[in-house]
Amino acid sequence: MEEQQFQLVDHNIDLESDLDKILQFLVRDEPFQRSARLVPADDSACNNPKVAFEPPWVLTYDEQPSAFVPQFLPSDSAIPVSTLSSPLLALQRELLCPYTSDLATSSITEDILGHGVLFQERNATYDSSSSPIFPQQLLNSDDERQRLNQMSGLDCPGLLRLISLPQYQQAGSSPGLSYPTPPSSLQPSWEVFHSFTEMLEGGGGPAVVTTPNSSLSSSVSEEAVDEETSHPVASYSRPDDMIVTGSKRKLAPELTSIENLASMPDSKKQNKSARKGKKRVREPRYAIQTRSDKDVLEDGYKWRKYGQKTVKNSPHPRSYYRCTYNKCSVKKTVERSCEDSGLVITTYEGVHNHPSPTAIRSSSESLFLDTIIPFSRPVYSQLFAETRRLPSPDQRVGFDVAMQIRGARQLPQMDRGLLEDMVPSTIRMTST
DNA sequence: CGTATTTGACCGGCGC
DNA sequence: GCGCCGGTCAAATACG
Ligand SMILES: [Zn+2]
Repeated sequence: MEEQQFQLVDHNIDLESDLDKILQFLVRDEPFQRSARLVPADDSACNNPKVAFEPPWVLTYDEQPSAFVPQFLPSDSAIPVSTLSSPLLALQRELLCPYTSDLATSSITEDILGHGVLFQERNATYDSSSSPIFPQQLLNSDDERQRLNQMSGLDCPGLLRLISLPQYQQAGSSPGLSYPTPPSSLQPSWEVFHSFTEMLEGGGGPAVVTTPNSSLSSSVSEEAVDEETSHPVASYSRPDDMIVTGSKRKLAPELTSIENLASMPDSKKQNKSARKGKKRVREPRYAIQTRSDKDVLEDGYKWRKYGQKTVKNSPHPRSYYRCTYNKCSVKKTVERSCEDSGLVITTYEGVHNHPSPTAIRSSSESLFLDTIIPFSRPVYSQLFAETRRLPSPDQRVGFDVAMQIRGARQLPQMDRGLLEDMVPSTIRMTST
C-alpha cells in the first residue's frame, strides 16, 4: 500500500511494466471479485491493447444485456457520460485528485475515457440510488443513443436504455419516464469542492449531496436494480482505508457545499449523524446482473442467508445474504428480474475486509462474455508515474497531457507471451 | 448434534 | 401518529 497515489503526470513511463498495476487498479477494491487482463488486439481494426474484465459490467440494451464498455475512443467523438460504476469512478478519482478545476477535470477525463467523459456528478447524491449510468447527451436524443451504440462497437441491436435507479422504480407504471437532468459538466456551481478528493472524502454517503433541484436525492435505500436497464449500478465512496493523497481531513459538514445549503434548511437532526453508532450507515452498493439459471452466482465469497422478502412488484423474492467471514459486514441481495426471469440481479454493499476465501476461477466460470475495452492511447500509463504536480489546473492540462502522450511511445501491439506475464497478479493472489 | 435456512415478528425511516 | 416498506432478527426447522 505504499503507493496509493496514482496521479496524472506529464511524463512518460513504461506502460508495459506498469500494465499489471493498471489492471489491478481497475478492479481493485471492488466488492465483487473481478479480474482484468490484457488481451491481444484483435486485428486491423486497431492494434491497441484491450482489457477484458470479468465479469464485466453490464448495461442492458433494449434487446439484450451487453457488456458495459467504457471505451477509449478519440476524444472528438466523446460523449459525456456520467457513471458511478466503481472501476471507472475509482479511476477517475485518482486521476482527478490533483486537480481542482472543472476544466481540467473535463478535459482529462474526456481524453481518457473515450466514449465519454466520465465525471462525477457533484450535485447528485453519491450513492447507488442516484445513478448508475446515464450518458448525458443521450437523455433526449435517440440519435445520440444510436450513435453511442455504434461507437461502442458492440454488436448489439437495440438502443441503449439508460435510466436512473430512482426512476426505474416507477418505470413500470410510467411509460414516458423522464430522466433526471444531470448537472452539466460545465456548470459552475461545482466550485464548492476544492478538489475531487475533497468531494469524495466529504461524502461517501448520501450525505454528500443532493441536488437542490434535481430529483435524484434520497432514495438511498432503493436500488431497485432493475430489470433490464441499468447495470452496473454503482457508486463508490471509498471508506478510508485507502485515503487518497494526504489530506484526509473531513469536511466540516456545513462547509460541504451548496447542496447542503439547499438541504440545510431543515437538516438538523438527521444530518447530524455521528450518533452513537446507532446510525446504520449505508455503504455504497452496486449491482450486477447476469443472465443465468442459477440464482446465486459464485463470486468467491461465502455467504449466509439471513432473510428473504417478497419484492414489491415482482413475483420473485429477494434474498439477503451476509458475508460469513468474521467481522466482515458485506452484504448482498439476490433477486430475479420481475419481467425477465432470466436475469439475476445481485447487489453488493460494502467492501470485504479480507481476501476472497475461495479463489474464483475466472476463466472457466465466466458468467459473461469477455468485455473488451480498447485503449485508444496509453494514457493510463500516466497514472502510475510518480507524483508530480501539474501546471495549473486551468490550463487544459488534459489536453496537453494527451498530446504529449500521443507523441510518446505508441503503444505497441502486445504479444502473447508478454501478456501472459502481465496477467493481473490479483488473480494469482486469490487463486492459490 | 452443529450448522445453514426458513420465515414471521420486529424495527427504523419516510410519506401522508 | 400511522402504516407501508425495505431490511434484519432469531426461533423454529431442515440438513446431513
Ligand atoms: Zn467478506
